[in-house]
Amino acid sequence: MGRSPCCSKEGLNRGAWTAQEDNILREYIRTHGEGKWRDLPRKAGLKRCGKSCRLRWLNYLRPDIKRGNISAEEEELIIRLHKLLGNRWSLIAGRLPGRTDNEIKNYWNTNLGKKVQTAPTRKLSRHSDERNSTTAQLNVASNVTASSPSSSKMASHMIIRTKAFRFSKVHRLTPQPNKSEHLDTNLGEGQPIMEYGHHSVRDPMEYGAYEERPSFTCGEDNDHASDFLMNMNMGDICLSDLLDSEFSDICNFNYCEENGNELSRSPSSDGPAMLSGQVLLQDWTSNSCDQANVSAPTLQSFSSFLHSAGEWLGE
DNA sequence: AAGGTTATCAACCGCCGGAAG
DNA sequence: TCTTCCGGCGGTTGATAACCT
Repeated sequence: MGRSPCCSKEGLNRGAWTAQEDNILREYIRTHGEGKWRDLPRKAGLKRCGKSCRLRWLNYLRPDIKRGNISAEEEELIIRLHKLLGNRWSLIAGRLPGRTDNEIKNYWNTNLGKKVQTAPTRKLSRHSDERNSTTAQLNVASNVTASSPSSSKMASHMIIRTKAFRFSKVHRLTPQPNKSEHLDTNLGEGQPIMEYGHHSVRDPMEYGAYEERPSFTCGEDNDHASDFLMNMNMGDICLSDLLDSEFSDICNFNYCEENGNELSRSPSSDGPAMLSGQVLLQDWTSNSCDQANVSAPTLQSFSSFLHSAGEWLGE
């Protein structure tokens, strides 16, 4: 048998929280800490479901929460992140210090989604002067399934999903002796193979298939390459498409230094060009984003990355 | 001023992966 | 090994505020 149920919903309060309930919850968490949501209502004397308590705490009572007044910078980040990640509100929120997924989701639904749809060629920043209407195709990504045979821009053959995938497992790979070996040789036996872009991969709908592709080199250190994209959760935009695209033609940025170590080589060197972007993606996605420790420079570099990522998308 | 419409957002719902038992 | 539950997520709803006619 499993555990006992979290709570019976009978006799529980529903709807808006009162100030008194907020105080009780806040005080309880202050003394006992977060977690154990199932037992929390009973122990704290709240007539609420544990799930409701968790939601209330995470979205409104946490001390580091910022509310309202989303800045233009934050707005731009949200737009760019949404373009890359789709409706992965928790991931997006994780990159906006003090913001919650619920707030960002609401903000998107009430403001940005409309803006983006009604202004398909809207310039997102001072960097976006040369963006073209491809942006519009991506901006409505979350509810459309699109696949175009056109290939000059990667955005044109991106798979856009209606339903988000979750992908939380970390796959570590043993570095392959031959870096340039064709991907087929790394696929598991019995896996369906399909041509996808210029690589053969397992069903591209399985992000895991992509995660396990060990073909990316990383200067002297293949371990970094094999770790890429942990927890990426790329959903609405199929990352495998993103990375299978003509990235090397579009992207021309370097992200070589972190903690004094070279993590990647520039696209012009003899290794695969997409690595630098992947390492960076890994960096900011697998990082658990300690909200309190996100500095302005972090946001800046992240914003800068998003700009580059936007360029991949053919903006 | 009154009634209708639209916008906002807090809270709920249902699903999923992983852990507990 | 199987069943059940927890924690977390994204989607949706509903109350109410703001705006319009």
